[in-house]
Amino acid sequence: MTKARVTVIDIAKAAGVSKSTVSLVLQGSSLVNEGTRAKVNAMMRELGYVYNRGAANLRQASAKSRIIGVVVNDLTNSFFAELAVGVDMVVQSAGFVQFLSNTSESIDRQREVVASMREHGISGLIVSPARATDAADFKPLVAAGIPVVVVVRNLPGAKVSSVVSDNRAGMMSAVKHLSELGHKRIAFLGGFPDTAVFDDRLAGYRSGIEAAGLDYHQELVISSAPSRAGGVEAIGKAIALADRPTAAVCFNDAVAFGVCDGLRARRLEPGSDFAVVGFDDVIEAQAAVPALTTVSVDPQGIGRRGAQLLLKQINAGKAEAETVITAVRLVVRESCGARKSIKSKQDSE
Amino acid sequence: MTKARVTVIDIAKAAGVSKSTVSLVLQGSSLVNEGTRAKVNAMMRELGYVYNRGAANLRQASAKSRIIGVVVNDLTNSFFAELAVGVDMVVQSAGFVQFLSNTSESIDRQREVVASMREHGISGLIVSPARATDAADFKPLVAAGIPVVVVVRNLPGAKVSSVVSDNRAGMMSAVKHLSELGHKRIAFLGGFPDTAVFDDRLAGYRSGIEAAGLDYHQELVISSAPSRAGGVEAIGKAIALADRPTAAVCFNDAVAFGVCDGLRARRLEPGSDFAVVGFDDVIEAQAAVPALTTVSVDPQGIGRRGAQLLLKQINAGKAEAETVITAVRLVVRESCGARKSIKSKQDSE
DNA sequence: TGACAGAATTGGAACGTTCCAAATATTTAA
DNA sequence: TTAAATATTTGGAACGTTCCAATTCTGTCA
Repeated sequence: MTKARVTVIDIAKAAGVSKSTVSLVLQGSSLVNEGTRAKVNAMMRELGYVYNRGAANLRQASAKSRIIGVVVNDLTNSFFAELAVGVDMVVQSAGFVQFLSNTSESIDRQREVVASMREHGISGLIVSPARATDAADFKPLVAAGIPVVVVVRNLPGAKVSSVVSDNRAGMMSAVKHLSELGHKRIAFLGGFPDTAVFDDRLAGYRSGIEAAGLDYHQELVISSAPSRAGGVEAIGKAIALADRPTAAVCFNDAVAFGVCDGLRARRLEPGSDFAVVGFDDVIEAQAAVPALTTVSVDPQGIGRRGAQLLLKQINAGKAEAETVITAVRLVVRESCGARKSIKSKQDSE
Repeated sequence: MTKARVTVIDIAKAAGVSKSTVSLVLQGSSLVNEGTRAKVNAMMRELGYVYNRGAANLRQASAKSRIIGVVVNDLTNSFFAELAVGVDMVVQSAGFVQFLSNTSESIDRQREVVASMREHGISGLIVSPARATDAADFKPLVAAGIPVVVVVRNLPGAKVSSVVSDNRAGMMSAVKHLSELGHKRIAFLGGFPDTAVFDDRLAGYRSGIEAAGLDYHQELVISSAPSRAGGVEAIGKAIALADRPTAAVCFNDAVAFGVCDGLRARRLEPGSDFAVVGFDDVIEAQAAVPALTTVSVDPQGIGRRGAQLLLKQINAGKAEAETVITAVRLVVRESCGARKSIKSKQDSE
């Protein structure tokens, strides 16, 4: 009920020492005598003292705020939720706290939350940028000495560190797998061409096609929104082609699910009549029918790596822009037709 | 590159006014002349001024920090991710920022993050408490005048506000539905008996049984971990009963999935051979085979309601403990046997 | 012109910490 | 017993804001 909050001075008075000593105790300094330390700690507990980080940060450099900002573009997508969890794990165990915000792909929102985080004195920022984010948007941050790590989507041109998955290699292995199953006409479906991730995945597709000794056909690349609806749309166009494909690698799992929907609507069964491969390995991929063959990227791992990189830079004081590419791995399930639709028990947790 | 940060004093100097005036501009006071305001704003932009909330909070009450803490027990569960998004929506548009942390059901972790948030001067806290959280844990917070809203799981005994879904009504409607399909022996599977949510759902089950004119049998209530594995275990025990049930309502969707697994392992097909109903309507419920009949609770809605309630209390200055119960609705899909396993197109987004 | 009201501005004094230089206790060595 | 060395403690002076009381400007009115 007592309105006034307990400060370091109250503790000092109660313990019969000076505020400086209390401060020393707070920081775990070895200078202070064991007896006094105990007395002070006891008083803090008794009076219900709460450390005021705001006041402390006022004196110290902002790098000591121990707040790290996390900005994701779509938290409802379990991919990004996992990512946030990965970040939280390492950040928390390093004694930092996480400021998390969701931009829902809005650049304005993103600008707002980043500004707000800055006002709160974050020590570093991890961001999965909203679509069409300007590379220059993070300039002021790094100029102010606040390390920034971009994850999932990279920002070509921005001089910041990034952690992205190996989109090229992933797509290549997907194409390789399909070609080994005997497919000759393999489409690339979905995704918006104006993103760096799209470019990488398409490049991987191309390399895969070439590595398999197939020809690259422009008309087999059909872009669309990177969503379920986009997948439906893309497969529609693919089926309408004169020389229709027999298999497709998709921009991501959402597109792949849409492709399956679209196939069924045309009485084609994904897996047996047409091979489908996704990308990301979202949680639903395994439970879907048919279970989705997809390229597994470990979002939690990306989160952890990103956080580690950021902490390293915070501790180092200065931030070398560094790029980490995390490995991916093809998970073969049913939608590619490699396994007949057997209820795979071993795949569940 | 300039290390020193720009303060309100620098702006004042540059604009030829006093720091007080700059402060007034910052707060949008009507006292300041239009011309000076423009001049000051121009200078702020030019020098790249960043407001230092830490310093401001030092002077003002902690209620003005505009930080609200969000603590969830499992962010990898899309239910809670959605919840966080709901909170973020209203919190953000009210000009607050969200401190989000994940406890992974660890009470120690929860204590840590709450303490840390307090040190950072949060204006309020929204928490989905870890299992077995002590109701007294939030005492200090409310004593310090920091409003707390508990969501999803309520904390009987704690004098804090809460937003929970209507567990009783949801379970009742699930039981009613099964009894209308002709089931006489309906089991209640999964969940830990030491939680308030369990009590509510069980009470709803009981009421439903009685309302349907059936007898309540103790042995049909089988608790287990509220997970997929727990579901497998529970259905095993249920099947082993002398007079085995023909249907089950499950503590949550994870348990329901486990029940389906367990049924299949015994060559029983969920939906046709045994009716299964879940609770929560997680994102996977709709895509599963068979699609899960379940009680839909809107986590994002809970998040929004919780945030609104919290903001109301923050603005009011004083916090009346208040309880909000959000409506739920039975979503009939395939696992209850009401619809034969038709590929339901209309159910997808 | 002087007095007065209202509008606009302004110096401090907080807020709760950390950090520095300096002071005081306690040991050790001679 | 005293000087030197070491261990502990301690007053301020910051940090960047807000807020209060006081001041300086504008007009306006008699």
